[in-house]
Amino acid sequence: MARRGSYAKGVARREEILESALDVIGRRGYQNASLKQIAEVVGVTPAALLHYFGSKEELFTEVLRARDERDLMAPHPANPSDAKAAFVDVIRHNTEVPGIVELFSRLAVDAVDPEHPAHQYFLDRSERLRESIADAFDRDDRRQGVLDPATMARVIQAVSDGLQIQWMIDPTVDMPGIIEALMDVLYPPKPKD
Amino acid sequence: MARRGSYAKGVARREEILESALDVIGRRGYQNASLKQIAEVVGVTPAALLHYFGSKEELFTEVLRARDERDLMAPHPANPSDAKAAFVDVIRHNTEVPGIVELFSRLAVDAVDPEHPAHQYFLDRSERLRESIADAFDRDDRRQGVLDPATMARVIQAVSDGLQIQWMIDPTVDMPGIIEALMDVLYPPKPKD
DNA sequence: TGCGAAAACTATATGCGAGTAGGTATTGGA
DNA sequence: TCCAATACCTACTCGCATATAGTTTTCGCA
Repeated sequence: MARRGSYAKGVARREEILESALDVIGRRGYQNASLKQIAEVVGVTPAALLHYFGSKEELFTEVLRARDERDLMAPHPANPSDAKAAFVDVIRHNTEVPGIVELFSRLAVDAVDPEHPAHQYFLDRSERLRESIADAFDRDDRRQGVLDPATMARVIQAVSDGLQIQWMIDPTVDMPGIIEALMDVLYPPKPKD
Repeated sequence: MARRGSYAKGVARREEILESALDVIGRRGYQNASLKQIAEVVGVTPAALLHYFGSKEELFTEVLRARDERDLMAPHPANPSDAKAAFVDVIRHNTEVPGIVELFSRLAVDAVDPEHPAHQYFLDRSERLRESIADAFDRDDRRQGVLDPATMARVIQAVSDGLQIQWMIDPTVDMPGIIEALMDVLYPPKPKD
């Protein structure tokens, strides 16, 4: 019963592992990101990683989760009509962190298995994201979108995920440009009232 | 120089392997679809699979390729304005073959690595598909879409891929419905001339 | 018709991967 | 200062893809 928390060293190490994992994925690709590779960068044995995270899958899930939490701190789209621009900016930002994009896409398909530790994570995150999209575009007092908010959110989310895969295979794909073009159609700029 | 082709038994076996591979993925999931599992279904050793296909990755790439070829035989969208309905039908059909959808998505992210045997396959297939989409909607004499054909094709392709992932994680997602709604916006029905 | 080379395999081995079990060393609250 | 929990490491296991070296089967051709 005498449960004690992590020691100072432990929380630091844990953080270090999360960073190194992302780092290794970024430079060697997900395929080559074995526990051994990551452990080497950190300077420990693979067993150490398993000590903090129960499995490789859980480790990677945590990497994504940690990223999400940091992004939540980021400046939120205060003004409603900036939602479009803000979203395009997120996509543009993803362009600069291929490691996370690869991890995200990879884990998303792995998480198809309901037993996968990231399964619930993706369900939750997906719902939150869509709510947030729907809200942002709904709240705008000016004009309604062409689709109902729920469908709109689904489409935007799907096209984002899909474009990321396209882009990883062919980096010349202009993610932000396409997203912006689509949004301009689905949610036309303010009418010249 | 005395190059001889495959024997009759060989081509049959090859076909059998392709089918069994898809079958195993369908019932056990991609993760558990090891060479051993597939080989057992076929009634041979894993080495036999490697004899026909150089590697596991190539085998799965061939499964997809074989599927594509069969689909090419399918009734082509003769009338141009039926393109929309035809495409929605394809999506609806995918709903009934989760194995292929999973294989496709999984391989797509693996193929991010330029060394992956499916890398070129996805580049080519993607281009062909987009050309075909752009063509179909361009050829229609009636009305133009709201986006230029190239962007339009990208969006449709991306939303299809993205929706498949969403759907695999959460099977309640209505793929055909969303695709149709989006298409109605991007490419409105004929004007009432 | 039957020879022989190529195809179609099997048996076996290698090496790498995640994960387990059980230990030892270190930390830090009472 | 003590000592239990934490933070590891070593030494495994087991399944995987794949390489190698055979052995058996097929079938074009003389």
